[in-house]
Amino acid sequence: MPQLRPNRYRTHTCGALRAADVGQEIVLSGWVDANRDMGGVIFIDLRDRTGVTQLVFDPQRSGGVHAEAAKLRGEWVVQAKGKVVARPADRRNTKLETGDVEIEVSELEVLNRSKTPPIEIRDDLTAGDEARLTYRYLDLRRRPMQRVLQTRHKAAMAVRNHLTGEGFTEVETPFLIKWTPGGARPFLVPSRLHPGKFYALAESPQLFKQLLMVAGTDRYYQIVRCFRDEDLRIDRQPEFTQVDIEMSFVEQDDIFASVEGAIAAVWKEVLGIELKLPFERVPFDEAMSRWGNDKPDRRFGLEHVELTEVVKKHDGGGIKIMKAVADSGGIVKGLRLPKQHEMPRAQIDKLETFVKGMGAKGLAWAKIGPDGSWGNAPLAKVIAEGMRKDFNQALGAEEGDLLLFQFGPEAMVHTVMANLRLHLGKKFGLIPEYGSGGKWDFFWVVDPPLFEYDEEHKRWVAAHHAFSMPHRECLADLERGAGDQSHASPLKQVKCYRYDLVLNGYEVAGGSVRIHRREIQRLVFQALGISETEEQEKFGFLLDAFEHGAPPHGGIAMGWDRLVWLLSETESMRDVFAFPKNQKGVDMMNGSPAEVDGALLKDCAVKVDLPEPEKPA
RNA sequence: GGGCCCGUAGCUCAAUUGGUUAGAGUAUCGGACUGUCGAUCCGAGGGUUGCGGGUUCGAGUCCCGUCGGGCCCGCCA
Repeated sequence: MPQLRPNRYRTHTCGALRAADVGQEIVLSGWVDANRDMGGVIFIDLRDRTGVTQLVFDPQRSGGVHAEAAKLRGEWVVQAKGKVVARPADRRNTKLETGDVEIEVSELEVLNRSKTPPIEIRDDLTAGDEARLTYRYLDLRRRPMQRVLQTRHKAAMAVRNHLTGEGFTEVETPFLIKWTPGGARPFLVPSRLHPGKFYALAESPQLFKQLLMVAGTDRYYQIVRCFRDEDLRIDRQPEFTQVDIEMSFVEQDDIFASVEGAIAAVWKEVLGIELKLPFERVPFDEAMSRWGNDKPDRRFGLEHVELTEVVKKHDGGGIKIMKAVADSGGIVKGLRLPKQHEMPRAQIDKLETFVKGMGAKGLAWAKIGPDGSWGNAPLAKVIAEGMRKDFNQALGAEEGDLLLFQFGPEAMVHTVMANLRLHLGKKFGLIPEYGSGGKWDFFWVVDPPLFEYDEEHKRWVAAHHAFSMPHRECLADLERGAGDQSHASPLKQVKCYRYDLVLNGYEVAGGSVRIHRREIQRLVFQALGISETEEQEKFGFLLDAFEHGAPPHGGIAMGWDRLVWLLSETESMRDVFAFPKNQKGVDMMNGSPAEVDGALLKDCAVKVDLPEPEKPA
């Protein structure tokens, strides 16, 4: 912390004074952290965000202020004037940075009193989320929370400095924008000047940053708030921050280099850690195959094993449901839990409840006995010996291991198996519940498919958005597939220059090289079944802009809160927001969202039409 | 929309699995103590067990509903 400019309230912060300051007349202001009245001498710990300094009131020497000190209560705001004195050698407090000294107070002023706080202000957590969010200003008074705010600031400075050094310009873009279909659900803002019309709060500056490239800004970034009206998770807030980046005349590698540099700068600045660059790259298909996840946590094993081909080879191997799944385009996957991780039957049943909550029909398992037998597992009676042996071999099963299987539609199997793996990893302490465990596993997931099949509507849709550049060698497939909406369409194998940066199982950045040429864009729209009129309606101004000399460009957005969260190793991402909302999107401190004055609604020509409450049965 | 878990003193939790007057730590208040530092010691106050209904001789405990909180699936490019 830089030196304070001394003023009437304080000459130093509460974390500043050292043995070298002994003899100085100083003034401190802060909150009463603790009051230890020994019957004669009184000690007051005075706290601010930088630390704690002990004030001493000796009845002999302090006279009148001694009586004042006895009246002080926790969290009162106090100003103390006095002399820095050295503590006796055997009375130093090595736990405090200021523990070599204390203040002999000559003047004491109560700047403000405080009610007894509903949550205790101390470093270790004593209150739950509900109380912490309701009294956020008190929770934030705790030093670990102040430290996180400072970490966040430091990290932002590192990014700003790094990107500025690489020739980036920070440009602000509108929050009140026109709604465009697709993507996340936006928050709506009614327009008073245009009754019946609405702005949408920007879900991200996506379109604007591409327009900045057309404008020739070349290297843009922005630390920007984004808004999405979707259901929340531990790592999602309705308003959150991105470090948004877009660059012209670049390829994927150039974008990676800029992001890697920015993140390395953050880790160096905040943690003093030198990350190994460049980050590893993992093809999307490999990530899905080995971990069932496009953002795998690679800090531990328990990898998935693909068994679909084995099942096909044995024509179901006596298990009818597996055969049905393999024959109808579904997949079969297995996972081996080594024998040192004991799993009694009751816990396997709990696992089954867990996976059923994610859409699984059940949980097939087998405990390996001597000679690779499957003991009394339900499947043991029906599985053909040949397939059992092949399963064992594919999974590397040894006596005492537990095999877990999942089969069905690909998306479900991947979701279930990926979450099962994480669950087991945490349960058996292979990774911590939260925090890095000392491992910072950054890597890029690259080359995902541009399209995915929508089973419900029996057609191909954009896997993320329609503007990611297909690989050059996939253009032929794109052209051939543009008119083919069948399940087997060549669109399936069209890969694109999209990429996610993953850290310890969380996506911390994602972006793509964009399509800047009209004819390729048209092909993609054709494949998606979007007509030219529709296209004009939805994306008109962007496409118009692209016809006025759009340079090759691409970009990325870093999920800033998530990154700072992982960097801080706090339990919940809410901990890195000064004022977060709870899981229902409610600000528990101020009660938003809330009803508004009817006159305000009227001004905007908005009528509230609530659905009828359901009648009790 | 769905699954799982939780709700007891200001805060964090317990209550022998349905059995007497619901306890502890901490915080708060009062008292004692002249070198503490998570001070210590003594004492006090603090509860509609979220709310409503049901089962039972008896419910914090079991059942149903409801409200609130958390984690996940769906959703979120």
